[in-house]
Formats: sequence, C-alpha cells, structure tokens
Amino acid sequence: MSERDAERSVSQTVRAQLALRDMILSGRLRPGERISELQAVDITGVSRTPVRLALVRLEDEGLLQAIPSGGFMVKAFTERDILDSIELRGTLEGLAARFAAERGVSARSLEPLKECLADLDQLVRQDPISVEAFSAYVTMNARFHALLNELSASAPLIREIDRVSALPFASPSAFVMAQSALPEAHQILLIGQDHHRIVVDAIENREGARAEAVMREHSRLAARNLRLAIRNRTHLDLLPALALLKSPVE
Amino acid sequence: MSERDAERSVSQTVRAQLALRDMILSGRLRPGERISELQAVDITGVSRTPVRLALVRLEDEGLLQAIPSGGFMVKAFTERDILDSIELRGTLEGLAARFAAERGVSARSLEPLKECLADLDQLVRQDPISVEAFSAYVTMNARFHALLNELSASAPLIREIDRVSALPFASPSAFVMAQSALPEAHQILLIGQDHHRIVVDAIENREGARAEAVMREHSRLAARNLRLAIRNRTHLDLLPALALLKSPVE
DNA sequence: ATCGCGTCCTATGTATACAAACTGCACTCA
DNA sequence: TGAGTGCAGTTTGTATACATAGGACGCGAT
Repeated sequence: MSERDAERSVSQTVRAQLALRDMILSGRLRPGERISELQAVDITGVSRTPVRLALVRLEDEGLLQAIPSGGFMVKAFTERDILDSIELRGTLEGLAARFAAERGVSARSLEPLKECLADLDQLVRQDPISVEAFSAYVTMNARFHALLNELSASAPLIREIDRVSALPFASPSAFVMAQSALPEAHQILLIGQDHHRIVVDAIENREGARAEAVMREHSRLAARNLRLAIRNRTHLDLLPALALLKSPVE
Repeated sequence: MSERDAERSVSQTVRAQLALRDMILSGRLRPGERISELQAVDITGVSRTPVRLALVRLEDEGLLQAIPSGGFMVKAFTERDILDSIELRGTLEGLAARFAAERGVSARSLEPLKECLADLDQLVRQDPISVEAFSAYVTMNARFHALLNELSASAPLIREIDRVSALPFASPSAFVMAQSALPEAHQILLIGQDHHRIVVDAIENREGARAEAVMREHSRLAARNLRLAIRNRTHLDLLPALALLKSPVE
C-alpha cells in the first residue's frame, strides 16, 4: 500500500502531529479538554519524545494552549476570535497586495496570477454551479491567494500569513465548501471573484492603497460566510473550524 | 546568589533557550552558521532533550531556521526583511488601535494608558534629555504599546503582535537606545510622543481609521531610526538586531 | 464536621542509550 | 583518470528509565 508507505516515510513526530491535529479538528478532542503526554502517547502510538515535540508544534500552531502547571489543553475559540482572525488575515493579505503593487511586479511574474484568475472565472461562470466546481474553486482560490502573497516578495510577511492561515477558520476558503448548497453561495463567489480581478488590476497599475483596500474588503466575505454557515446548520460537518468554538453550535 | 537561584528555578529548556538566544543576538553565533544539537549541548550544558525543545522554540521565534537535512542554522535577515518586519508590526498595531477605537473602551480602562502617556510626556520634556531618561523612555514606551494592544481585546491579534515583536528589530524601541547620543534622537522621541497622544485621542473619540493611520505612521519612526543607526555606526553594539543582518554593517 | 497535614500517585522534566540515516572519504574497477 | 560503491564517523530520531514536582485522597485532630 502506497499510503501506508507514505505514512512510514515521515517521522514519528510528524505523524503524531497529524494524528493529534485531526483529532482536534474533527472534534474528537473537545475545546478546553486537557490532553496529557501519556494520553497523546496512547492516541498516536509513538513514544513521549516525539509526542512532546508534536504538542509543542501544535501549541504554536495555535490549536493547543500550554497549561502553566504543565500539559496542554485544546484551545477554545470564541466567535469573536474567529472573526478577528479573519480580519487579521485580511489585513496581512492587504499589506501583501500593497507591497506587490508598490514594489512593482514584472509582467512575467504576474502571468501565473492572471492565469489563475482566468481559471477561477471559468469555474464561477457556471450557472447553476456544480459541487465539483465549488471544490475546484477552493483549490484554485487557495492558489490565487498564495501567488498573490508571494508577489509581496516579503519573507517575514509571508511567514506570518502562513501562520495565521494555518488556523482552520482563517484560511480563505474555509467556509465555501460548507455552503455549496446554499442559494447565497454562488453570489458570494461572484463577489469574491470581482475582488480578485480588482486586486490584480490594482497591482498591475501600481495602486498600492487600492490593492490593500480591496483585499481587506475581500476578507469580509469570509466573515459573511461564517455567519451564513452558523445560521444554516446543515453543513457543520464540513466545518472543522467550528469544532473549536467555545460553545459549540448545535 | 539570588541570580543563580533564579536561574536554577527555571527549567533547563528555558535556560537553554535563553543562552542560545543570547549567543545569537550577541553575534557569537553568526547568521547562516549551522548549529547542531551537540554543539548546543556543549554551549548550554543541558542534555539533548531540552536543547532540542529550545531549538524548536527558537525556530518558531524566527531566530533559527530548520535545515531540511536536519539541524538548524542561524537565520540571516536582509535589511529589507527588517524594514518589512517594522511595517508588519505597525500594521498589526494599527489594527489593534482600530479595534480599540471601534469597540469602545471604557474611561476606566483607558486610565492606565493615559497615565503612561503622561509619564512619557514627563520624560520627553527634558531638554537636553539625559541618557537615563532615554532608558526610562524605552521601558515606558514598551508599556504604552502593550497597554494599547490589550485595549483591542483581541486575543488572536495580541498573540500575533507578541510574536512579531519578539524579533529584536521589530520591537518598538529597538533602536532608540542605540542613538541616545545623536542630535536627531530627541526630535524623533518628540514626534513619537505626538503619535502617542493622537492615538489615545482617536481611541477616546472612537475614530478607528484615525487611530489605525497614526499607528502605522508611528512605526515608520522605527524605520527612520534604523536608517539613522546604520548611518551612524558608533553605537552598533547596542543593536543586537544588526547581528542578524546577512551582510553585517561594519 | 471541617480543616490541615502527610503520604502516595501520577504527570512532567531530564538524561541517556540505542537505532537509523546521511556525509564524506577512500578504494576499486572500468 | 574518473566514477561508483562501500565503509566509517557523525548527527539526528526515537525510546525509555529515572528524578521531581504537584495534586488528590485519606486520616487525624480540633
């Protein structure tokens, strides 16, 4: 089995980290729940040394919180925390867009971004839009954002964006899939695509402030999506982020 | 010796982390230099397990970089990286100020900030300003920024700000002390103090956009300070940040 | 009955032993 | 002579044993 081989090729530390993250995001470990090293050893089947490293890494990912007296607990987020994280990401991506615009990017380096934009256009144009297109959109959208951030050519900034986006609810498309069946969903995708077009145009024309503003606005779509997702409770299983909420939505 | 007692009360992990950080910031470990676990063991005198944890934490702090083949190297920063980090911090603190303004802070919670502002005023008013006052300013300034950030009441944002500020060159007063002897220094402090006053006023009057704008502008002082510091090479020993520069200033 | 103290137990901190992988070097074969 | 292979040394990855600290429970005394 190639899957199992692949699993074996990674270090125990990484394997433990993946297993624990999965447990947290799937809700099997509840927010606020304490998790001891020994528990983690039982869960993952690896020994304390790599488990401990995995726990530390998950702590700085933001999924765990160190308990002063020792050990870790699954971090619990309020709805406000999630909204703030979205705003935070928007602000950072806005800065990235401004850097890209102000520093000037060559026509050549803008090419992949434009191609990605065209691909997204293609997907969004469908009416009604298929679930497969939604799925493809999520992937392509992530690519668009990654390309955009790289255009900032700022290692410290990209590092922070990656960090913030690691939290499941702050990543750009976190809520898109969960509501692919909702009537409002396609509309939101269309608006998002408008933003994408505008930011590329602003960068091309070196309008830093405009590029920044539109990326900030863009992130508010995610907030809108979150509210939609909470209101329509049918697809919560697609929203690992909500497993982290302090008072779980039911 | 109380110092030694204090040292003993902290964990080996923390002690190793402190020792290694000091080595890096003081330039005894050069940017780009590889550092193996065993070297770190020799340096710190603690065993591999806590040393390894300390290395991981320093990587997360941004001072070290993991080498794909294993081990770590001291991260090297370009001048651009430093300027970007400053801008990044300014953007985050700007967001914090906006949150504080928009969400409304009670008169009571604004009190400590205002006291701090008054203390800073007192220090800055001196002319000529003493070196001791410079030193006190650095401490008080850090307190002012911390209070300000807390007023955002946003845990995710505060977390990110702390992270970014951990890099020695991104923290607010990183360059102030280094140039306390320069004629321009007092002037810069005065401008910074103007910013402080404006941001408090903006928050009090719930002007989010204004609060944000002035904090962004405020961070540009740090960039100005950095350029000054590089130009006047006399005080580089006070600038641990510059130890991390890819091509060291001489 | 409640408060306080002591003991035991469990969890974490630390050290070290062992295994496996990678690097560099030397030797051999084409 | 050059390239490839194998061996040795070093380094990281992993497991586990030991030390210690903190918490829980129970017992006794007031």
